[in-house]
Amino acid sequence: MTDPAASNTNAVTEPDDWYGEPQEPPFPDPQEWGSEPEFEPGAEPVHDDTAPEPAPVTAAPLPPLDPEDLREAAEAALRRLVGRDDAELREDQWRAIEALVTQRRRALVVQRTGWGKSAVYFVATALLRARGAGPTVIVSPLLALMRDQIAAAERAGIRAVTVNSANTTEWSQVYERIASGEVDVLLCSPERLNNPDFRDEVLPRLAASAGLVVIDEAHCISDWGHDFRPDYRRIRTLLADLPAGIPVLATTATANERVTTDVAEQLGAADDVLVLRGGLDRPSLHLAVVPLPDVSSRLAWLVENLRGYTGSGIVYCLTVAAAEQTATQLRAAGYEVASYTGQTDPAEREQLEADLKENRVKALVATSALGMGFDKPDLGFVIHLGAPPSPIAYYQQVGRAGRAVTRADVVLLPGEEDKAIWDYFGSMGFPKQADVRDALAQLPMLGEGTLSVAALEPLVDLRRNRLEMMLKVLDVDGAVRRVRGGWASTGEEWAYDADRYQRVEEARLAEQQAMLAYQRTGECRMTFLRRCLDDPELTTGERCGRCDVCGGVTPPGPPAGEAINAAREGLDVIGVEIMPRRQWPTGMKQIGVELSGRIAAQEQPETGRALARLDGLGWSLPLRELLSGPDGELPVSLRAPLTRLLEQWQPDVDGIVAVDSASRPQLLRHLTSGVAALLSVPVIGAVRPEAGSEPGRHDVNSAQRLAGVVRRLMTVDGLEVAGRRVLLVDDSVDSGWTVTHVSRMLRQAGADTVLPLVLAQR
DNA sequence: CGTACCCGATGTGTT
Repeated sequence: MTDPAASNTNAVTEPDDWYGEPQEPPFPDPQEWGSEPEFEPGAEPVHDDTAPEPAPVTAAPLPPLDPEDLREAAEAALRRLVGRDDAELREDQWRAIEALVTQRRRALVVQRTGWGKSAVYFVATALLRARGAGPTVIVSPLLALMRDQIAAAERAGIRAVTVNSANTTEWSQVYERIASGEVDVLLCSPERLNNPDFRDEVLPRLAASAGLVVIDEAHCISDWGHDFRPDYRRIRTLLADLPAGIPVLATTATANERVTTDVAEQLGAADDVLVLRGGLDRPSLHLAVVPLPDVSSRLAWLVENLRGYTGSGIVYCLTVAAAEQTATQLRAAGYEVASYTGQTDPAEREQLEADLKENRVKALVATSALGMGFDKPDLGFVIHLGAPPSPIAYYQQVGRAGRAVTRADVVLLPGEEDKAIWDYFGSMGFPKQADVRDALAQLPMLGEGTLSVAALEPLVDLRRNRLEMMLKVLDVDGAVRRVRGGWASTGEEWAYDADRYQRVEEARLAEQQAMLAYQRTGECRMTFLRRCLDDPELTTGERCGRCDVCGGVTPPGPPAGEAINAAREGLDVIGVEIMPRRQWPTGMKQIGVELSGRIAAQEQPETGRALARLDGLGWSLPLRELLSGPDGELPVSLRAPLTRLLEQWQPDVDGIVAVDSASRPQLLRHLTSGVAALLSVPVIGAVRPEAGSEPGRHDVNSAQRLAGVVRRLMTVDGLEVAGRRVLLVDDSVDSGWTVTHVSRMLRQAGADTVLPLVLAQR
């Protein structure tokens, strides 16, 4: 038996090396592997290159194996895979492969990135395929990961394919190749498992013949499976329906007990899952926490200190707006940085990742969008402006640093608004029982028709994304079913799983508390994190000797007052353009409003202005306070920026119309008269909601919002707007339908132009 | 105030 320590030193530790350009084709055709003597213990090697492709088989027993011979074969496969003669399997890699290939077991491998998790399933695939097993099915969370895996497999001579939304034109060809047995690996998303065609026509055959099923990045089951991507909970059914004896491997880099429990639940047979976990210490990481009083101080700190950190790194923010504004500020201070969020288009994301890898930028300022699949071995630092909601999320992000360098700095600058943001995200989680009942009532029964999401949307009080999420949750629960052309109800009684929701919620809150405790801890920070992650190699009383608590690093303290002022000025950006809506929502007729198609140009407002967005770093904070507090006059602090906005903008108007507010009449009156004075134009009047009408909801979709607006604001009668250029004043815009609808009425009443002005854009 | 995949409806531009 090889000494594990020795095998570790020999083992290649970074993915780039695993799949680095091979000198010669490292992976022969699987037929060839199958003919290697190791696979036929005691028998003469049968070498027959002309043998036909092994047809996919059901989970029939494969020929028996001698463990020693199998190990030889595995090592050989690894060497071909990595293209190096000296590569050796780590002990745990071998244990996992053996468990999969000979014992046909279910295994969970929790090991850091670069450890060689994919080598486990590629080598296992090679061995299984060589013995006539069907293809390996890999469930992967990201299209980008699938692309990378296919490229890696290709370099290694493994025939990997995918079926996803990015390659629709290739599907039929891919299906044919699977059927003819010439595919070694099929990659797909968990959502694909429920695509009607795939589920009904491809999956059953595939499941029956699969040689191995892999759940890559299995922590997604826990991270996303409960709400965001409920299809992750479908893996359980997939696995339960597999014929006995098909091995299953789940892999991830970060998992604590909660995650392993969730994964084990999906894997089934919880007792029998082989769990192989590596330690989490990363001797290069120097952890520190720097508490600072406000956004300006944190930005100033970053501006002052970023250049002091070696190499290139990542600055994580909690929101898209924060990432964008931080990047803007850093650029203004002379740094080469760019923002990277879920809103960044995929091609640009790819480019930015390359820029960071090549150190062409000092940092990417990112949301959690920069994560899985990104690997830069020499990432020099990770700085957080705002803490992620759990130690596991934090460790995942900081763990991207210092993989192949001796030192990397990790600094957390917590924000006072962090918890509010965590809670907001948390609150998005589960559908409300009443919303679910409403949606179910609208759906036709299975077999009696379908309703597309677009058609259902106007009929229910949910935004598009929430509606889609809810339908997917219900689908996994069995209450609705995705069919070709949309959705239908199964008629099955749907039970609100309050227990599960509560368990998840409690775990979420507990992890929030742990993240707050990390910030105050007097314990070694690495030890604290490792304990939160249930690190098997952690010994009691361990101290890393590198973090700020251990005294191994002293992070820079509060920035100079001048720098803080500069940052504050940088954040003092006012004026957001409000672009007019061009088109009415679809489906308005179904809810009794005769508006459809394009909005006539002569009824649209001009491009308007908001003082600021509500989700940013600068003015959004006082605006948020204003709009969530009691009614009152416009605070003094907001009058100066409003004055400046009007000076900059100089709207060409000769009268003001206010949208009267039921909830903030005083604010609206004060704001309107103030603006009138500043512009020296008269107040024409106000558009009033009908007496007794409900205030508008903010949590429903576009169609519902417009319907609500139309029902409430019935008339502009009595307003002398004919031939006038009107400034339309409201406290905030969200969907934009109020402004759009009132503008239409004003224009129909003869107004020449309508320019919206609001305090906040939500 | 974030994270993704997928698919159908509608819009835009090209053949």
